[in-house]
Amino acid sequence: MPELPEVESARAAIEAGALHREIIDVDDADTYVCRPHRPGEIRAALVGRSLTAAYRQGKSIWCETSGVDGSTTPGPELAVHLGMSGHIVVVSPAGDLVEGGDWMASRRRREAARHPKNPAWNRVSITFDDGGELRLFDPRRLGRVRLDVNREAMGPDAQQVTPAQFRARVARGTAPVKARLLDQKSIAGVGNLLADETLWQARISPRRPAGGLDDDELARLRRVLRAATRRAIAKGGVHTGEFIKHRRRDGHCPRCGAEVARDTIGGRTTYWCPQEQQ
DNA sequence: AACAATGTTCAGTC
DNA sequence: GGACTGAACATTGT
Repeated sequence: MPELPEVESARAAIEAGALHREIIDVDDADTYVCRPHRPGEIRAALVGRSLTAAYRQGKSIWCETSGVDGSTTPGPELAVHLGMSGHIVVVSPAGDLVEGGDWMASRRRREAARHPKNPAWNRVSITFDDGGELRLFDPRRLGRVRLDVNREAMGPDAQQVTPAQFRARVARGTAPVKARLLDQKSIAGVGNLLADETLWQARISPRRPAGGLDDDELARLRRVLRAATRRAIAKGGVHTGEFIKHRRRDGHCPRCGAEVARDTIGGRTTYWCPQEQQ
């Protein structure tokens, strides 16, 4: 999926192009993406309202909605998750497309001729009164759109987490530190690539038990995580990471040249430099 | 054809 | 009950 940086660009796209326009239709017919809602339920809840703000915590996006007909009582929140392959498409009234959260943007551009966008991959569409649209475009269909999601269990955003929170939530237990970073209940927003990039930059082995990190390593990990996240947002995605660009079978560490190691950690394919990451 | 994929969640096992 | 692991989910690309 899109990880925190891609999700932030999706949120920004919604904020820039989809707020304060009346919703006149919603296609919520995909019962898997819109689960547990019944077809028409999201539509009924949103028609006549507008989106008034777009927020993000970790990889989750939610929009506040207005009252109907000038009522000051707000409507339900519209929650969007991009899943493994989703991104946001905002269609302006003139028909221009603005996209956010597209982790394969560069690759798709390169292969656009061979892989045209399949309209069937527009899993949910919201139509505004000016003719514009907000869509969840998602080939692999693991994205989700639903109303009023409870965010209690989600950890603090990886960009906002304080040193005290980081220590309390990340530096505990015997699971590998990479698994802990991927756990959205511990901190929210880190995905498989950002985790590898961060651990490489911090020179910490993904296999280290999370609870075994010392104060020094913890401070380094948090600082590097926030910097890598900020950099990825600025550069257009986690795939721009220094280590990620070399992350593949038979790849080599861009710092020391050692062959990168590969294994499954925390349930995900993990690459690291066995020479430098202890 | 078999496997991996930038994610979440559920069913098991200690 | 908590912590942790692995499989399942839907679909595409290699």
